[in-house]
Amino acid sequence: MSKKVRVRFAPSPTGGLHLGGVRTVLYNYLFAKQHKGDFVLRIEDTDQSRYIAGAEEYIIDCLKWCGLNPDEGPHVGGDYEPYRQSQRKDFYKEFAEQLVKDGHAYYAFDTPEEIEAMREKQKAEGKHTLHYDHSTRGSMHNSLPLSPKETKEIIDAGTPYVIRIKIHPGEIISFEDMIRGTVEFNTDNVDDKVLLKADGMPTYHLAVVVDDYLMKITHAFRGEEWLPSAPVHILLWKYLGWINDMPKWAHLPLILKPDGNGKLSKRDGDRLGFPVFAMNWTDPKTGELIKGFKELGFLPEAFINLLAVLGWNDGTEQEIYTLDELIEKFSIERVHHAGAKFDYEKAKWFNHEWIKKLPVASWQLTVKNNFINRGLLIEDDNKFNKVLELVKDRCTLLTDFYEQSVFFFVAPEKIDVDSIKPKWNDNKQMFFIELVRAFELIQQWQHDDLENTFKEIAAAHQLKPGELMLPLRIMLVGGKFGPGVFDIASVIGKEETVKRIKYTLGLFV
RNA sequence: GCCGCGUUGGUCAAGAGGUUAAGACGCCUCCCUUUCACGGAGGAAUCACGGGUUCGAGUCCCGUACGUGGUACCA
Repeated sequence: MSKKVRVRFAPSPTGGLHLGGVRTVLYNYLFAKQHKGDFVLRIEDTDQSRYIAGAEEYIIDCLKWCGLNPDEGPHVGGDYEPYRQSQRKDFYKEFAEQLVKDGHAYYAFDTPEEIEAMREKQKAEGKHTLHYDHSTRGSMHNSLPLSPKETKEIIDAGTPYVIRIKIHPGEIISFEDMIRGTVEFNTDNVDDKVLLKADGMPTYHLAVVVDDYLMKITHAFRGEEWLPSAPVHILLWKYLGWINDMPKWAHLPLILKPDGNGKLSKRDGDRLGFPVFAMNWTDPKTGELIKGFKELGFLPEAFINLLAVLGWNDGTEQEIYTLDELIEKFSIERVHHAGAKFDYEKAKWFNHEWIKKLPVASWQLTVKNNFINRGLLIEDDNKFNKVLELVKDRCTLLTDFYEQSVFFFVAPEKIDVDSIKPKWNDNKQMFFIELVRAFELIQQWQHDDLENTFKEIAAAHQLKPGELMLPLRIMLVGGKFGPGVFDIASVIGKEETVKRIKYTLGLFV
């Protein structure tokens, strides 16, 4: 009987939830759900200097919007509380002390200045590694050469200290990554990482191991930027005596900038005009607002979909997936090894596909609120839905609906008369005057009747409907866009149609 | 610098020794459409380089180049 699958997303609440972060959540979530396991949210807030108010709530809101809700977490509780590392301080200290006792870690009393001096010295000697490691720890200020009694005296005297892991050189640490296969590291290149900071808080390295163990995590998926510190974590699992319970690892490829090179950052979004965060994030310190996919008009279904296939595919030609399909088909082994450049054009294509795929009712409210925010109140839901249905083919973002359909509710402010003037003549003028008269008499204000009336009068004036259609369109919508003219006329109604034609006609005299 | 990871069209990518090297986005052309889209049909465009192994290599091995990540009392 294998253990129940348990995965975790462990963000540091420092503000904003990045695309890559959401993808990590998604892969965790898909894997957990596929295996009928648990998805836990753990807040890695061990760096007090980076505390950002509201960041934790923001992350939870983002997950909620995406529909990737954790089974356990600080907001919902669970069997392994607490889920904030700042509240689990005592656990870490206990295990760090244990490691010291077992000879796998030691106290270090060096000040930052002393460490900096050591690095400078190494640099001056032309050494390549600027590490606190087996080659340098002998000359540093730590408990290694001291007796337990001496050490205790220093600590009791109030000397600030950290606890460092003691890495033995010359060992090969290897492990199986679910995506990359066997990965090897030589401990010659790994330094004596700090496990417990001077303020008593653990570093990520200690905390992640302790919590993954205590929370019975079976599979740990994280960004590729963690790969180099994997040997430290593995050693910790070993030294703590838990190696048989170590989760299986998977290091996810990074999401890169679309142009140039490097990891995608929030700055790139500003620079290139696309969102990087899931939802709007306002930095409480600077007041700076970073735009989110949600507010820019993305559907969560599309956001999830595009993230899922950025670095993963099921080997078929399918590209559009519902969350349930993803849960069924996702496989961590098929995740690409290389980083992927983010392509905003394709992201928008996904959104467009989802707008067309989903029933209007599922996003109608979002668009409605969007209209309200722009000062357009919607009273007639029936008409509103009809309009959305009519224009959805030409909207890639939810925010596009406004421009594509305001004219259904308010007469256009500007009429593009320049597009009709050059070919305007008295005959056309006469045609429209008569059209207005005929429209006013129509009993059944319906698409087909309007079109027939239009064509009959055109024929009577020996005009081709084609040369009349564009002027009519411009009179109704203001420009050269929008759905079929008679669809528009039938929705806005007789009174409004007649009014708009008359208005434009008035511009010619 | 050192260590790790990676490298198929502009982008996302399929491909697990023998294929005309899929597909999608974007771009271009045409059709449909009496606007713009949607839809449909085409098109241009790719295995980083050099050595091996093999009858045969995008696929396996080794180098090189390039990219990327790490190298903190940040995660």
